Amino acid sequence: MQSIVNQIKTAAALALNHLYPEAKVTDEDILVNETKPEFKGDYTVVLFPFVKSLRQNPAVLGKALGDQLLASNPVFTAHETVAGFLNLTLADALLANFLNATYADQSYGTQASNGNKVMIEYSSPNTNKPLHFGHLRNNFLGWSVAQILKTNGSEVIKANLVNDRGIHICKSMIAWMRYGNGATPESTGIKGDHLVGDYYVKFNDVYKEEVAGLVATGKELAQAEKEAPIMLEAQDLLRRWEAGDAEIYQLWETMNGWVYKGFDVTYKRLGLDFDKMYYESNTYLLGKEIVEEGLQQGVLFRKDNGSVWIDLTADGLDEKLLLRADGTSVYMTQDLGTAKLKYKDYGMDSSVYVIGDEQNYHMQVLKLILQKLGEPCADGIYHLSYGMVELPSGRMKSREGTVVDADDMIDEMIRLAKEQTEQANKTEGFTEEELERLYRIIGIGALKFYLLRVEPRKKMIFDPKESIELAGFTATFIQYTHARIKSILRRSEIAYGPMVLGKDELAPLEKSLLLQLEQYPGIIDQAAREFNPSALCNYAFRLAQTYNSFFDKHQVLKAENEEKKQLRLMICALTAITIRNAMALLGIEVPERM
RNA sequence: GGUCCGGUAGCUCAGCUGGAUAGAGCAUCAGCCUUCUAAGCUGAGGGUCAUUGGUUCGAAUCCAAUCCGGAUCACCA
Repeated sequence: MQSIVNQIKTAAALALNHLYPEAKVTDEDILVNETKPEFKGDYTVVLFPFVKSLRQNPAVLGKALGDQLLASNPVFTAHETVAGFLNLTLADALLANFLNATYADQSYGTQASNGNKVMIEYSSPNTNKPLHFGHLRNNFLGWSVAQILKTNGSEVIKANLVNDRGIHICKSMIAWMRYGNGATPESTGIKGDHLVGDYYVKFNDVYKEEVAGLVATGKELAQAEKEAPIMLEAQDLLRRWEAGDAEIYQLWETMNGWVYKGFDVTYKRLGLDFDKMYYESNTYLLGKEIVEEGLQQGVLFRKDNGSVWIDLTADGLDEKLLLRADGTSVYMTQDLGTAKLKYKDYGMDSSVYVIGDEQNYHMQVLKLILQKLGEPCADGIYHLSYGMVELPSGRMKSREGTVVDADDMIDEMIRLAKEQTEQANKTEGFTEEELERLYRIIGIGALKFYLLRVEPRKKMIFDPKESIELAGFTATFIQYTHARIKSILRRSEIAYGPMVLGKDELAPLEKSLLLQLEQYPGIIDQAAREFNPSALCNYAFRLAQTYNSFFDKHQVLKAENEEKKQLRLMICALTAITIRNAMALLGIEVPERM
C-alpha cells in the first residue's frame, strides 16, 4: 500500500497539473512535511517552489490547491494556508482504514522481496583476544543492518571473515608455549578466548621487559624492539606456520578452537549469527592472480626491485603496494582476492563491509582498484564505516589493558537490570527463570540500544563509571512501554475487530499515534537506504513517547464508550506490534511484563 | 603536508535531498499515583547550530575559506 505521504504527493501533483497545465510537476517535485504542532493539520505541502514558477501568490495558490484537493479527494477534510505552507487535515476514515488493515498484522513492516541480494560482512574478529566493547558496536551494527535489509525485502548473507592467522596469533602462541605449562580452558576454568587473550597480554609484558633489558645493555630502542627474543620467536612461529610445520599448525588449531568456543558463547548470548564463515588462513594467499591480470591489463606496474604497485595519484590518492619485492602479498592483495571469492560464491548485487573508520582509506582504495581492474564485484562494495568507541581517557588499547571486555560488560548490564528491577519492587509474580530472562532482555537491550542509537559514522565516548541509564532514550523505556500495552491487552476480554469511523472522532493523541504507526515502513526503508539502525532507535523511542502520553491522557479499558474502547484497543495492539518489530530489527527483545 | 570524517543546550545526541518560532534524553527546578504498570506523564529554565563570507524568497542544512578535534597516507595487519 502506498504511504500517506506518497498519496499526498501524487494527489498534489495531479491537482497542480489540473489547475495549471503548464506546471508539469511530478510527485517528486512535491515537498511534504509533518505539520508543526502549533498549526492545524497533519501534513503540509510546501508551496514556495511553485509560487515562483507559476507566478501565483502563496495565499491564492494554497487556496486553489487546497480546494482542488478537497474537492477531488475524500482523504482530505480541511486545509489552511499559512505563509506559503498548505496545511492539510486527513480524514479519520483514512486512518481507520489503515488501522483495520494492519492492527492484527504480526509482521507489519515486512516488505515483499525486492530481488536484491546483499552480503554483510561484520564482526570479523582477530583470534588472539576476546571481544571488547568496541567490537560490540561492529557486531550490533552488522546484525541489525542485515535484519533491516532483510525486512525491507533484500536477500541477505551475513558473513564473518575471521582473522585467524598472522603475527598476533603467534604472539599468544609463543607466550603460551613459554609460560602456559599446558594450561587449557578446562584446566583453568577460563573461557577460551580470554585464556588466549591472557597470553597475548603476557607476550606484551615479556616483550616490554626484554626490550628494556636490551636497552639497558646499551642497545638502541628500535634495534632492541627488533631483537627481543620473544618477538623473534613469534616471527619464527609465523614462518613455521606458513611452511606447514605440523606441530605449530596443531597448536594453532587448538588455541583457535578455544577462542571459537569462547566467541560462540558470546555470540549466542548476544543473539548474533552468521550464514557464512570465511577464514583468512584460507584466503590470505588469494589475490595474486588478480595482480597478474592487472599487470597484463596495464592497470598495475612493476618496479625495478620486482614489487607491484598501482598508481592512484590521478584519483587524489597515492601509489599503493600490491606485491612485495619478494613476491609475497600484503593485506590489500588478499582483500582483493577475498572480494572476488565472495562474489564467486554468491553473485550478490552489493557487498557491505562493517569496518571501523580507521580503514576508510583502505576501503576506498580497495574499491577503486577493483573498479580499475574491471571486476564485476567492484561497484557493489560499500564500506559501512563507524566511529570508534572511546573511553573518557581516550582510545581503548588491548596492549595497554584499557579495554572494556565485552563479556564483563554484558554481565554488568544484566546485573544492573536486576538491581534496578529489584529496587523498583517489580519482581512480584515472576518465577526465577522468568526473572533471569527478563534481566537478560533488559540488560542486553540497554547495551545494544546504547551502541545503536548514535549514527554509525560518529565516534562515541563511553564512560563506564557513569554506567548505562535505564531511563530516557533507552531500550528500557521502550520495553516498558510495550509491557504496559501488553498489560492492557491481556485484560481486554472483548473481541475487537474492523470498525468504521465518522468525522472528527479521533482525539489528537489517537491521531498522532496512527500517523506515526503509518510511517513505520517508510522508516525501515530509510534505515535500509542509509544502513542506519539509529533511525529505528529514534522512531521506536518517539512512538513510545507518544504512546505514554496517550496512556496518561486516555483510558482504554474504561473508555467513554465501546467504540472508543475498541478503537483504542486496536491502536494499542498495533503499537505493541510495531514496537516489537522495530526493536527486533535492532536485535532487541521486548518483554510481556516488566 | 595530501585525503576523509566530525563540531547543534551544562552533558549525550536528533534534525542535514534547503522551508514555519532549531528538537529529545540526562542533569536542575515545579507539579501529577484510592483510577489500564510512576522504569511513566505535564510544565519551566537552558542555543551566536565552531567562525567568516557566498548562493537563495528562505541556510543548522548547499558552496568557499578559516579554527578546533579525530582518522589515515608503511615492502604492518
